[in-house]
Amino acid sequence: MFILKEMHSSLRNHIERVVDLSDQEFGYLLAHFENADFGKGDLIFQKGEQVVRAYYIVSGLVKLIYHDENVNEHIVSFAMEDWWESDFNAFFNRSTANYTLKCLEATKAYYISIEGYEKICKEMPKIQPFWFQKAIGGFASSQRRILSLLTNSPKVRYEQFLKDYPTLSQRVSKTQIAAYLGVSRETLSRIYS
Amino acid sequence: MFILKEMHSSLRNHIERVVDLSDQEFGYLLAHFENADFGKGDLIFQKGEQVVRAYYIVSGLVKLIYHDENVNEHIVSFAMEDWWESDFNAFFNRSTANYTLKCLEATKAYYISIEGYEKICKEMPKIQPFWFQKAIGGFASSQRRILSLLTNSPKVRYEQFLKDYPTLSQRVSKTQIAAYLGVSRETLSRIYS
DNA sequence: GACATATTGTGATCCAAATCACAACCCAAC
DNA sequence: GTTGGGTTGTGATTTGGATCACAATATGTC
Repeated sequence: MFILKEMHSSLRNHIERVVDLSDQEFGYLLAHFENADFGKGDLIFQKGEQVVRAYYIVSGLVKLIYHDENVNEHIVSFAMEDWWESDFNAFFNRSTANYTLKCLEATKAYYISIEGYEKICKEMPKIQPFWFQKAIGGFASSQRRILSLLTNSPKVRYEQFLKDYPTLSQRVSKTQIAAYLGVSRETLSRIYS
Repeated sequence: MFILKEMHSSLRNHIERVVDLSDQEFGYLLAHFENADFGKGDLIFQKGEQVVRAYYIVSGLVKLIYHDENVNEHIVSFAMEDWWESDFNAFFNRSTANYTLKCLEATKAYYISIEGYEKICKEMPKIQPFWFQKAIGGFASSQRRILSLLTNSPKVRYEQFLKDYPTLSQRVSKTQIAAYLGVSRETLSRIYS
C-alpha cells in the first residue's frame, strides 16, 4: 500500500520535471489537491456529467472511453502511474463530459478542482508552464496517433503500441488494446498467432 | 490585397477572444511578430529542419503533411485564416520538424519566434491563458479526430468534415480531403457519386 | 490558343479486416 | 469444489475499401 509520503514525492517529482519547487511551494500546491481511492470497475465520471476534477494517477490504471450510437466502446486513452487524466476539454471549459472515465485496476489518485487549478495559476504563475507542457505533450501525442491510424496497418500499430507502452501492454487485455488500436479483437489475435 | 491595418485587427480580434488587450498591450505584442508572404506551393518548413516559428494565417491556406516511408502523403492538418499552424511540438521543444508545412494557396501570415514567444510570456503573463487555450483546443480536436477515425465509416467522416469545415471543403481538392480522412481518392469519389 | 499537368469519375479485381460462431480457457466469488 | 463472467484462439464467410487502369475534364502556363 502507498503511504502518503510516497504519494507526495510521486507528484512532486512529476511537477519538478518541468518546474523546480521549494518545499514551501510544493506544500502550497499540495494544499489544493485531494486524494481519492477507486476500486476496479468504478466509474470516476460519466458522459454528460459536469467534469470538475483533473486526476493525477499515483497507482492503478484507468481508461477514458467513448460509446458510439451502437454502444461499441472506443478507447480515447489509457492512464496509469504518473499520468494525468480527465476530459480536459470539459474540465478547462467547465462543461459536461463527452467521455467516461473507468478504472481497469484499483486506483489511487490526486485530484484538483478547476477552481483549485485557477487559484494556483493565479497565485503561483510559475506553475503555468507545467500545465502548458502537459497540454502540448498531449496534443503532440494525439497527432502521432492520428498519423499512426492514417498510415499504419493494424499489425504495425500493434507493434508500435508494444514498443511505446511496454508496461501498459502487459496490464490491459487484448480486447482493450484492440479497442484502442481500432481493430477487432479477432484480427488483433490473428496478428501475433 | 490586405493592408497592414486589416492584418493587425485580424490578429488582435483573434487574441481578444481569449484575453482583453489595451492598445498599448497589443502594440507591445505586435512588436514581437513579423509578417511573411508565401506563394502557392511554397514550403514554409520541411521535415528535419529546426522549427523556429509559429504562424498565424491572415489569408490563404496551408497544409501540414507527413510522408511515410513509401512517400505517401498524409495530412496532419489544414490551416486557413485565423488559424495557427506550426509543428508545435518541435517549436515549443526547440527541436526539428516531423512534418512539412506547405502552402495550398498564396498565404499571408504573422509569425513569432520561440524566443519572442518566451519573451512575451515572461514580460506579459496575462497572455499565457491565450496560448494555453489554443493548446487545449488543439488537443481536444485531435481527440475528436482520433475517435472519428476509430468509429466512423469513410462516408460519415466525409459528411462530418463537410459539416465541420464548410469553407475549407470548398477550397481543397478531393485528393487532399481523402488524404486528410485516411481514405483513397477513389473511394471518396464513390461516396458522393 | 495549344500543350503539359493536375484533378476527378468509373470500371474491374483483389485482399485485409469485420462479422458470426463456437470452443477452451482463466479466475474470482460463493 | 463449482458456477459464471470475462478473455482468448480459430474457423468460415462476407464485405468495404485499396489498388490498378484508363478516360474525361479542368487548370494552368508559355
